[in-house]
Amino acid sequence: MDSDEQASHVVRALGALAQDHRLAAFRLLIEAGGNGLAAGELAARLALAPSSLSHHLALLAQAGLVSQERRSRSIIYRADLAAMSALIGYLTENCCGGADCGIAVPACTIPAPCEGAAA
Amino acid sequence: MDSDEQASHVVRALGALAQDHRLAAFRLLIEAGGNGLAAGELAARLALAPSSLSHHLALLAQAGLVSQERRSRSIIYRADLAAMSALIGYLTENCCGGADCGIAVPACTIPAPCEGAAA
DNA sequence: TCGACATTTCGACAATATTCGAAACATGGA
DNA sequence: TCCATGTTTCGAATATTGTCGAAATGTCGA
Repeated sequence: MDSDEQASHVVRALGALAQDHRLAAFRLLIEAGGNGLAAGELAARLALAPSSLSHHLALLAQAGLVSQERRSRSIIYRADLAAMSALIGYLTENCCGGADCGIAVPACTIPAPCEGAAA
Repeated sequence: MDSDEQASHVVRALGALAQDHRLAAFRLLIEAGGNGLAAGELAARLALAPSSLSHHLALLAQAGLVSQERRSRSIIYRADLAAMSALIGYLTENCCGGADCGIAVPACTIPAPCEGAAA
Protein backbone atom coordinates (compact mmCIF):
# COMPACT_ATOMS: atom_id res chain seq x y z
CA MET A 1 0.00 0.00 0.00
CA ASP A 2 1.52 3.31 -1.00
CA SER A 3 1.35 6.35 1.17
CA ASP A 4 -1.68 7.93 -0.48
CA GLU A 5 -3.62 4.70 -0.34
CA GLN A 6 -2.75 4.31 3.30
CA ALA A 7 -3.84 7.85 4.14
CA SER A 8 -7.09 7.34 2.27
CA HIS A 9 -7.74 4.14 4.19
CA VAL A 10 -7.04 5.91 7.46
CA VAL A 11 -9.44 8.69 6.52
CA ARG A 12 -12.12 6.10 5.89
CA ALA A 13 -11.46 4.40 9.24
CA LEU A 14 -11.47 7.70 11.11
CA GLY A 15 -14.67 8.69 9.36
CA ALA A 16 -16.23 5.39 10.31
CA LEU A 17 -15.60 6.12 13.98
CA ALA A 18 -16.39 9.83 13.78
CA GLN A 19 -20.09 9.54 14.44
CA ASP A 20 -21.93 9.13 17.73
CA HIS A 21 -23.84 6.00 16.88
CA ARG A 22 -20.98 4.31 15.11
CA LEU A 23 -18.49 5.00 17.88
CA ALA A 24 -21.02 3.73 20.41
CA ALA A 25 -21.66 0.63 18.31
CA PHE A 26 -17.97 -0.06 18.00
CA ARG A 27 -17.49 0.34 21.73
CA LEU A 28 -20.28 -2.10 22.40
CA LEU A 29 -18.62 -4.57 20.05
CA ILE A 30 -15.30 -4.11 21.81
CA GLU A 31 -17.02 -4.71 25.11
CA ALA A 32 -18.73 -7.78 23.74
CA GLY A 33 -15.37 -9.24 22.77
CA GLY A 34 -15.16 -12.40 20.71
CA ASN A 35 -18.80 -13.19 21.20
CA GLY A 36 -19.79 -10.20 19.15
CA LEU A 37 -23.31 -8.86 18.97
CA ALA A 38 -26.20 -9.40 16.59
CA ALA A 39 -27.26 -6.46 14.47
CA GLY A 40 -30.67 -6.40 16.10
CA GLU A 41 -29.17 -6.37 19.58
CA LEU A 42 -27.04 -3.39 18.62
CA ALA A 43 -30.01 -1.58 17.11
CA ALA A 44 -31.99 -2.13 20.28
CA ARG A 45 -29.21 -0.90 22.55
CA LEU A 46 -28.63 2.18 20.42
CA ALA A 47 -32.33 2.85 19.94
CA LEU A 48 -31.87 3.04 16.19
CA ALA A 49 -34.01 1.78 13.35
CA PRO A 50 -32.59 -1.49 12.00
CA SER A 51 -32.07 0.01 8.59
CA SER A 52 -30.15 2.94 10.04
CA LEU A 53 -27.89 0.70 12.03
CA SER A 54 -27.33 -1.57 9.07
CA HIS A 55 -26.07 1.42 7.15
CA HIS A 56 -23.63 2.33 9.93
CA LEU A 57 -22.40 -1.23 10.27
CA ALA A 58 -21.79 -1.35 6.55
CA LEU A 59 -19.56 1.70 6.86
CA LEU A 60 -17.63 0.17 9.74
CA ALA A 61 -17.24 -3.05 7.77
CA GLN A 62 -16.13 -1.16 4.68
CA ALA A 63 -13.44 0.48 6.79
CA GLY A 64 -12.38 -2.96 7.96
CA LEU A 65 -13.12 -2.21 11.60
CA VAL A 66 -15.75 -4.89 12.06
CA SER A 67 -16.40 -8.32 10.62
CA GLN A 68 -19.70 -10.07 10.17
CA GLU A 69 -20.74 -13.67 10.37
CA ARG A 70 -24.14 -15.15 9.80
CA ARG A 71 -25.38 -17.28 12.63
CA SER A 72 -28.73 -18.77 11.94
CA ARG A 73 -31.12 -15.92 11.37
CA SER A 74 -28.88 -13.32 12.99
CA ILE A 75 -25.78 -11.66 11.72
CA ILE A 76 -23.11 -11.34 14.36
CA TYR A 77 -20.75 -8.38 14.24
CA ARG A 78 -17.35 -8.32 15.88
CA ALA A 79 -14.80 -5.57 16.30
CA ASP A 80 -11.56 -6.22 14.41
CA LEU A 81 -8.91 -5.49 17.00
CA ALA A 82 -6.07 -5.85 14.53
CA ALA A 83 -7.56 -3.18 12.29
CA MET A 84 -8.07 -0.93 15.28
CA SER A 85 -4.52 -1.53 16.37
CA ALA A 86 -3.28 -0.66 12.90
CA LEU A 87 -5.23 2.57 12.99
CA ILE A 88 -3.79 3.46 16.37
CA GLY A 89 -0.37 2.55 15.07
CA TYR A 90 -0.74 4.90 12.15
CA LEU A 91 -1.89 7.73 14.39
CA THR A 92 0.94 7.05 16.79
CA GLU A 93 3.53 7.23 14.04
CA ASN A 94 1.75 10.23 12.64
CA CYS A 95 1.86 11.89 16.02
CA CYS A 96 5.45 11.09 16.87
CA GLY A 97 7.15 10.88 13.52
CA GLY A 98 7.57 14.60 13.22
CA ALA A 99 10.30 16.94 14.30
CA ASP A 100 9.76 17.01 18.02
CA CYS A 101 7.94 14.68 20.31
CA GLY A 102 7.85 13.99 23.98
CA ILE A 103 4.59 12.16 24.12
CA ALA A 104 4.24 8.80 25.76
CA VAL A 105 1.34 6.84 24.39
CA PRO A 106 -0.11 4.69 27.15
CA ALA A 107 0.72 1.10 26.44
CA CYS A 108 -2.02 -1.33 25.66
CA THR A 109 -2.93 -2.94 28.93
CA ILE A 110 -3.48 -6.48 27.74
CA PRO A 111 -5.88 -7.38 30.56
CA ALA A 112 -6.35 -11.01 29.63
CA PRO A 113 -4.95 -13.43 27.07
CA CYS A 114 -8.26 -13.68 25.25
CA GLU A 115 -10.93 -15.90 26.64
CA GLY A 116 -11.65 -17.24 23.22
CA ALA A 117 -14.09 -16.14 20.57
CA ALA A 118 -16.31 -19.17 20.92
CA ALA A 119 -20.03 -18.65 21.20
CA MET B 1 -15.68 15.35 31.86
CA ASP B 2 -18.31 12.66 31.97
CA SER B 3 -18.35 9.73 29.64
CA ASP B 4 -20.81 11.16 27.13
CA GLU B 5 -18.95 14.43 26.95
CA GLN B 6 -15.71 12.58 26.41
CA ALA B 7 -17.18 10.47 23.63
CA SER B 8 -18.60 13.55 21.97
CA HIS B 9 -15.22 15.25 22.12
CA VAL B 10 -13.56 12.18 20.62
CA VAL B 11 -16.12 12.12 17.82
CA ARG B 12 -15.29 15.72 17.04
CA ALA B 13 -11.54 15.02 17.03
CA LEU B 14 -11.97 11.95 14.84
CA GLY B 15 -14.17 13.93 12.48
CA ALA B 16 -11.57 16.66 12.32
CA LEU B 17 -9.00 14.16 11.08
CA ALA B 18 -11.39 12.19 8.88
CA GLN B 19 -10.92 14.26 5.76
CA ASP B 20 -8.15 14.12 3.18
CA HIS B 21 -7.10 17.75 3.34
CA ARG B 22 -7.35 18.02 7.09
CA LEU B 23 -5.37 14.86 7.74
CA ALA B 24 -2.75 16.07 5.26
CA ALA B 25 -2.65 19.48 6.93
CA PHE B 26 -2.27 17.92 10.34
CA ARG B 27 0.54 15.69 9.10
CA LEU B 28 2.34 18.70 7.67
CA LEU B 29 2.00 20.45 11.02
CA ILE B 30 3.35 17.40 12.82
CA GLU B 31 6.25 17.33 10.42
CA ALA B 32 6.87 21.03 10.92
CA GLY B 33 7.15 20.50 14.66
CA GLY B 34 7.36 23.42 17.03
CA ASN B 35 8.00 25.87 14.24
CA GLY B 36 4.52 25.35 12.92
CA LEU B 37 3.37 26.57 9.54
CA ALA B 38 1.60 29.68 8.36
CA ALA B 39 -1.92 29.26 7.02
CA GLY B 40 -0.86 30.48 3.59
CA GLU B 41 2.02 28.02 3.45
CA LEU B 42 -0.36 25.18 4.24
CA ALA B 43 -2.83 26.36 1.61
CA ALA B 44 -0.07 26.47 -0.99
CA ARG B 45 1.20 22.99 -0.15
CA LEU B 46 -2.29 21.52 -0.21
CA ALA B 47 -3.31 23.44 -3.33
CA LEU B 48 -6.41 24.72 -1.58
CA ALA B 49 -8.09 28.11 -1.67
CA PRO B 50 -7.16 30.10 1.44
CA SER B 51 -10.77 30.32 2.52
CA SER B 52 -11.21 26.57 2.23
CA LEU B 53 -8.13 25.87 4.29
CA SER B 54 -9.15 28.41 6.88
CA HIS B 55 -12.39 26.51 7.33
CA HIS B 56 -10.51 23.23 7.81
CA LEU B 57 -8.08 24.76 10.26
CA ALA B 58 -10.97 26.16 12.25
CA LEU B 59 -12.39 22.66 12.58
CA LEU B 60 -9.04 21.27 13.70
CA ALA B 61 -8.70 24.10 16.21
CA GLN B 62 -12.23 23.56 17.47
CA ALA B 63 -11.33 19.94 18.09
CA GLY B 64 -8.30 21.11 20.04
CA LEU B 65 -5.86 19.42 17.70
CA VAL B 66 -4.06 22.56 16.58
CA SER B 67 -3.25 25.91 18.13
CA GLN B 68 -2.79 29.22 16.40
CA GLU B 69 -0.59 32.18 17.07
CA ARG B 70 -0.37 35.39 15.13
CA ARG B 71 3.10 36.32 14.04
CA SER B 72 3.16 39.60 12.26
CA ARG B 73 0.90 39.30 9.29
CA SER B 74 0.84 35.51 9.31
CA ILE B 75 -0.98 33.14 11.58
CA ILE B 76 1.13 30.19 12.60
CA TYR B 77 -0.57 26.88 13.23
CA ARG B 78 0.92 24.11 15.33
CA ALA B 79 -0.19 20.58 16.01
CA ASP B 80 -1.13 19.96 19.63
CA LEU B 81 0.71 16.77 20.47
CA ALA B 82 -0.89 16.46 23.88
CA ALA B 83 -4.36 16.52 22.35
CA MET B 84 -3.30 13.94 19.77
CA SER B 85 -1.83 11.80 22.52
CA ALA B 86 -5.06 12.02 24.47
CA LEU B 87 -7.01 10.93 21.42
CA ILE B 88 -4.71 7.98 20.87
CA GLY B 89 -5.01 7.18 24.55
CA TYR B 90 -8.79 7.09 24.33
CA LEU B 91 -8.70 4.85 21.29
CA THR B 92 -6.16 2.60 22.94
CA GLU B 93 -8.31 2.17 26.01
CA ASN B 94 -11.31 1.79 23.78
CA CYS B 95 -9.54 -0.88 21.81
CA CYS B 96 -8.09 -2.76 24.71
CA GLY B 97 -10.56 -2.17 27.49
CA GLY B 98 -12.94 -4.82 26.27
CA ALA B 99 -13.28 -8.46 27.03
CA ASP B 100 -10.34 -9.84 25.12
CA CYS B 101 -7.25 -8.17 23.80
CA GLY B 102 -3.85 -9.21 22.64
CA ILE B 103 -2.89 -6.11 20.76
CA ALA B 104 0.39 -4.37 21.28
CA VAL B 105 0.28 -0.74 20.29
CA PRO B 106 3.68 0.31 18.97
CA ALA B 107 5.29 2.61 21.48
CA CYS B 108 5.90 6.22 20.66
CA THR B 109 9.42 6.45 19.32
CA ILE B 110 10.47 9.74 20.84
CA PRO B 111 13.07 10.55 18.19
CA ALA B 112 14.37 13.79 19.69
CA PRO B 113 13.84 15.84 22.84
CA CYS B 114 12.31 18.73 20.95
CA GLU B 115 14.49 21.25 19.21
CA GLY B 116 12.44 24.06 20.66
CA ALA B 117 9.48 25.92 19.32
CA ALA B 118 11.33 29.18 18.91
CA ALA B 119 11.06 31.09 15.69
C1' DT C 1 -44.65 -24.86 1.23
C1' DC C 2 -45.82 -21.32 4.20
C1' DG C 3 -45.28 -17.97 7.76
C1' DA C 4 -42.43 -15.66 11.20
C1' DC C 5 -38.13 -13.61 12.24
C1' DA C 6 -33.58 -10.98 11.34
C1' DT C 7 -31.31 -8.17 8.40
C1' DT C 8 -30.28 -5.61 4.28
C1' DT C 9 -31.37 -2.76 0.20
C1' DC C 10 -33.96 0.88 -1.86
C1' DG C 11 -36.00 5.47 -2.17
C1' DA C 12 -36.71 9.70 -0.22
C1' DC C 13 -35.96 13.52 2.78
C1' DA C 14 -33.62 16.86 5.88
C1' DA C 15 -29.25 18.16 7.69
C1' DT C 16 -24.41 18.81 7.32
C1' DA C 17 -19.97 19.24 4.80
C1' DT C 18 -16.84 20.96 1.20
C1' DT C 19 -15.61 24.21 -1.87
C1' DC C 20 -14.90 28.69 -3.86
C1' DG C 21 -14.96 33.90 -4.77
C1' DA C 22 -15.90 38.30 -2.85
C1' DA C 23 -15.60 41.13 0.88
C1' DA C 24 -14.05 42.28 5.52
C1' DC C 25 -10.42 42.40 9.00
C1' DA C 26 -5.69 42.82 10.86
C1' DT C 27 -0.82 43.98 10.35
C1' DG C 28 3.22 46.31 8.81
C1' DG C 29 5.81 49.42 5.81
C1' DA C 30 6.21 53.62 2.71
C1' DT D 1 -2.51 58.02 5.90
C1' DC D 2 -2.47 54.81 2.31
C1' DC D 3 -1.43 50.54 0.18
C1' DA D 4 0.12 45.71 0.02
C1' DT D 5 0.02 41.32 2.38
C1' DG D 6 -2.02 37.43 4.96
C1' DT D 7 -6.03 35.50 6.86
C1' DT D 8 -10.79 35.05 8.09
C1' DT D 9 -15.83 35.60 7.45
C1' DC D 10 -19.79 35.57 4.53
C1' DG D 11 -22.86 33.75 0.99
C1' DA D 12 -23.96 30.41 -2.22
C1' DA D 13 -23.62 26.04 -4.99
C1' DT D 14 -22.86 21.23 -4.91
C1' DA D 15 -21.96 16.86 -2.62
C1' DT D 16 -22.20 13.81 1.17
C1' DT D 17 -24.36 12.02 5.38
C1' DG D 18 -27.92 10.34 8.65
C1' DT D 19 -32.40 8.95 9.15
C1' DC D 20 -36.52 6.36 8.40
C1' DG D 21 -40.32 3.27 6.29
C1' DA D 22 -41.32 0.03 2.80
C1' DA D 23 -39.94 -3.71 0.28
C1' DA D 24 -36.65 -7.45 -0.75
C1' DT D 25 -33.49 -11.19 0.89
C1' DG D 26 -32.12 -14.99 3.68
C1' DT D 27 -33.08 -18.49 7.49
C1' DC D 28 -35.60 -21.50 10.26
C1' DG D 29 -39.53 -24.24 12.09
C1' DA D 30 -44.24 -26.08 11.49
